[in-house]
Amino acid sequence: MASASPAPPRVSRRRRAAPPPKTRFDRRLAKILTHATDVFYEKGYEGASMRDLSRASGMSLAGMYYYFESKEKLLYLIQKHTFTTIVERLRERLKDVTDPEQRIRVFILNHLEYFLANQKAMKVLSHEDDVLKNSFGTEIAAIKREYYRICMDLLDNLKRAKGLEFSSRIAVLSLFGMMNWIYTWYHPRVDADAGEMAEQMANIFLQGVCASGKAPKKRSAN
Amino acid sequence: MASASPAPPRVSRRRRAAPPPKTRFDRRLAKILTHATDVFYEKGYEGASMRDLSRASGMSLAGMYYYFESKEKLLYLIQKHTFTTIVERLRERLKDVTDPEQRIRVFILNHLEYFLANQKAMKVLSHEDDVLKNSFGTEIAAIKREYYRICMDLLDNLKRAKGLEFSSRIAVLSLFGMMNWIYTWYHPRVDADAGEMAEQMANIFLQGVCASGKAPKKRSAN
DNA sequence: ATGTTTGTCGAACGTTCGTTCTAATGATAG
DNA sequence: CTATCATTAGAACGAACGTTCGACAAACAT
Repeated sequence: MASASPAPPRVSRRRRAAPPPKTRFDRRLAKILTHATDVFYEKGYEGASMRDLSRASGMSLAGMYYYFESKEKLLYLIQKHTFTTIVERLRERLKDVTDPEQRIRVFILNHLEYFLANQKAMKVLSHEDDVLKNSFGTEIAAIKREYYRICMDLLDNLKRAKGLEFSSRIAVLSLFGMMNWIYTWYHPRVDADAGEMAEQMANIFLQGVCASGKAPKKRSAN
Repeated sequence: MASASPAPPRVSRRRRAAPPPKTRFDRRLAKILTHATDVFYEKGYEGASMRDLSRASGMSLAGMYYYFESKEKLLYLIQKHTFTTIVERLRERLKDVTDPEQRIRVFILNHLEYFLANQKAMKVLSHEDDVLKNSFGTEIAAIKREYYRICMDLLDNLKRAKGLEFSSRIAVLSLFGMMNWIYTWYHPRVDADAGEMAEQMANIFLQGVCASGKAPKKRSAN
């Protein structure tokens, strides 16, 4: 039974502001997170031992616990940082675009660019989706829901603009499937870069939903 | 270094024919496989202990080893049976259909029907994709490649029939992504049944690839 | 110098892991 | 009734697990 709050007098993190102030502590922690991501990527969360992780960081097993309090928290930090970053960048990019179709293309491009540039972290985020429980799990789930919501709104805008009608839920989740499945097959030597990949997937998806959901005229299934 | 063949004098399986002859041994093993699938589904392969698995089967820990020689073999048996069955059923269904587009629809329907009817087994197959090593791993990988090949051929036929041009690799893997991602979000209470799901995904995918890959000549399709 | 904080480590904690040994059951056949 | 063999379980194996402890060096302020 791990206690949630009663007795953590050991570690004193002197910085808790939102923007990371680049202290020595933070820099070292970031290094550990990077190396841990590599190990989780290759062996999975359950399959990776704390000894594996410490070896990858060039630090002693006990030394790791100065930077975080449990293996679970380590996974949480990786997932939170990865997910937060991709949402941030998306918001930034969406500012410049107003056309509904283009906004979806921006969404796909942003997702795939980040996915392929940070393939290991994104696999850890996608593959170890439901291992975090309690507060850690709910926090990651909240970011996920937010990200999902953004995509859903983008798609609803397209539907309104073009007068289409189809299930947004299935469309969005199909799109996520297309994009996230990439971690199981993408090889940089064989496959095109993120830009081209995004265009091809966007073409399939956009033409797909546009053609399959013609609303007011004619009698077609929906 | 697990020995592949030298010294297994302990277990004597008196039946080794391809069609399962329903001996008591086979029936009991099948039960164990079913229960093990449930546990793997919920805790993952690494996260599930042999003690969890034995508890789920209502059998003692040691008793399990009478039916299979290792935890790895257990996962192998589950994956092999699941994958073999879905390929079998697909081959059966494809016999009746000749139209290239309809054949792809059959592929999607078969995949989703089996996926949703055997959601747990299919998650274990999809999620624990790269945990099996050595001969077990290569054998499962071979079935996977065969399945992939079938879909690829189906798509190439469509391309030839309709004079389309696009990357079959990306299209096929996008389709697999769409379909396999289902295990992360599908809820029978909320979402439609396999038939409707297959139709919607097939619409998106087929309209997508048909519209996005217009051949050298022609301007106005449909 | 001195004392405090910050960072690191070897060694060990108790627990659980996958697997095996051994012996005892239950059933079946001579 | 007894010999045989499939089937089960109790107890234990050594190894690995996540985590903690106490000691100890740098780093830094006073």
